[in-house]
Amino acid sequence: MYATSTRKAISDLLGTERRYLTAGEIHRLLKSSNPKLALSTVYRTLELLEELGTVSSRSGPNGESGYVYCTDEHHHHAICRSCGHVDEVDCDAMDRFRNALLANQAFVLDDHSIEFYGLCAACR
Amino acid sequence: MYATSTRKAISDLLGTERRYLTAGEIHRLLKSSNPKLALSTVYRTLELLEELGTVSSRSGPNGESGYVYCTDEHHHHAICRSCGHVDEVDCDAMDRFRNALLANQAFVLDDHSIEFYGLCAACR
DNA sequence: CTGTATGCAAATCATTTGCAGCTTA
DNA sequence: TAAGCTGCAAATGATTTGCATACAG
Repeated sequence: MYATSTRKAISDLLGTERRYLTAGEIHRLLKSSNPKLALSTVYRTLELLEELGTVSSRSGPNGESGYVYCTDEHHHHAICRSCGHVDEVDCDAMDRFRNALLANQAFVLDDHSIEFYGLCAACR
Repeated sequence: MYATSTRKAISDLLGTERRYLTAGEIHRLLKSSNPKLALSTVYRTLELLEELGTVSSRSGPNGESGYVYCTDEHHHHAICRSCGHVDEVDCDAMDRFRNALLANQAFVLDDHSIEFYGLCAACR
């Protein structure tokens, strides 16, 4: 695994932006500094970063996937509707929810994924 | 808007299955009874049902979208990891969660989407 | 009849892959 | 140098669209 300048650039961009970017957006944003950058390299790098646990992805409604910088631990994302900023949210509150769900409808909860939409502190 | 037999068949299938199906799966499942059914018709019908509020969709990790029968009200889905059965879950517990989130990190929550993975009563 | 829905085939669009040349350690 | 990247171009696979025909009301 080589720490090439291309990989650094993609990794740095995601670390700075902290919001969901598509492969195409990343490609566009980096083209000025690296005109030869291939879209396929962006995809391959994103796949790698996801395996390394520094990026998580979600597939959007328009058929495009979004990629965001994140930690490797289990957490949820709180996404600002205005600027797209992604906060990580821990899941202390889920235990109570899990118990209620089991009591109410006998559904054993062993995993969950959540996305919140709203306004972050900066955009309020 | 015509209530054609094709539309009834797709609608009935989703109402019976109550789990996420892809357009391709629906097409395959209905081909025996309607050999001429076109995949494009399945897509067009799913789009229509989604507008009518009787179907909701989510885009999966493999680039395929899944479609499931559901009500028009705001709710969450609890998906059985074993059989794929989709239960609807109300969101009473979200208010507490919303307040905790605001207190902890000044994030104003005004929408959310959740998916739970686990085992439903039948599969336990 | 008249407007709508459907099948078929071709077009799109995101993502993936093969391969030869280039780069990193 | 040797293994691992990258760019380029072509392949893939899901979804969409144009259009002529078939069907519902």
